Amino acid sequence: MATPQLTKNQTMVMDALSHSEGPLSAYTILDKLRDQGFRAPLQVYRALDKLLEYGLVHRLESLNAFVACTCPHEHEHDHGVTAFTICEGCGQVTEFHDIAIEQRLSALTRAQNFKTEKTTIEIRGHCQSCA
Amino acid sequence: MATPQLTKNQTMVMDALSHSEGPLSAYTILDKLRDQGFRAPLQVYRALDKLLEYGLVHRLESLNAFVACTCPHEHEHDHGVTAFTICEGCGQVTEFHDIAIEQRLSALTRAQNFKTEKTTIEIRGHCQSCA
DNA sequence: TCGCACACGTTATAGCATAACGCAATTGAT
DNA sequence: ATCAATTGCGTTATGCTATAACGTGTGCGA
Repeated sequence: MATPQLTKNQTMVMDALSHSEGPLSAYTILDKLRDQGFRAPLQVYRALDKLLEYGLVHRLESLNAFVACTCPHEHEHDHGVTAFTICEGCGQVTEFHDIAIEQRLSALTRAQNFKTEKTTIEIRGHCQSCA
Repeated sequence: MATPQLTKNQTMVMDALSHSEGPLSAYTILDKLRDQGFRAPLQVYRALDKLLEYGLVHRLESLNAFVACTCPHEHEHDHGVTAFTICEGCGQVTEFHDIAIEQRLSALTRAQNFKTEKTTIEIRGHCQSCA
């Protein structure tokens, strides 16, 4: 899917995530954007929904939080499964992709005739610095 | 970890999950157990915390819900990563384990010197019947 | 110009999870 | 036996996450 021009709200949410060191919850984003006119959670959630749809943002299910995608171009072609390591110490999130895992999961789901729509892989632990 | 004798509350929560067709949210469990004396969310969450610790229950991060483990004995030795397929149609959840994925993830995290504590793999989609 | 799609704004509400307090039962070392 | 520590329990209150429902405005093609 081609990424359309972002609206004003979408741009502000995207910028907040891009400039953040780590993942942000929707309400944290809201707080960051209050100065710029945001008043209600839905303004954030609606923007996030679109950014997720465009593949510019990922949702971290185990944190109820969101991060900017580190390689949005690759997603224009919607390649593959995205996985994350999440450090419990410093909060750092690293996105990665692995074709072997993707193929293995694909084989396993095909074996049970399961039609995959979205795959979540999140690894919680401690990064090198925080070990 | 050896599983200790469950307390009364833990047993009731475990039974609710075991007898359920699919995953249950904490508040759904609470509602099911009101007749048996449950009054507050914490009663459920505290029981769930222990059941998770004992490996008798899994948390589905993408649903904010819980399921009984389908193979609790294997977990007594704390083998491996648990993965799930989750059908958006009928709600059916299938737990599975795959050593190849586990090894691949292990290699990838070791490469970034990341110390894994918990791995979440959840595949949303449609099962054979609901495709 | 009419109708439609879409983004937006607001209020209210629903759903998920934990903080903080105190009490009761158990255990186990002295 | 007794005291201290641990663990589970019950309750109230609160906080965080997410969506429902309604209406407004704008752009654009039939």
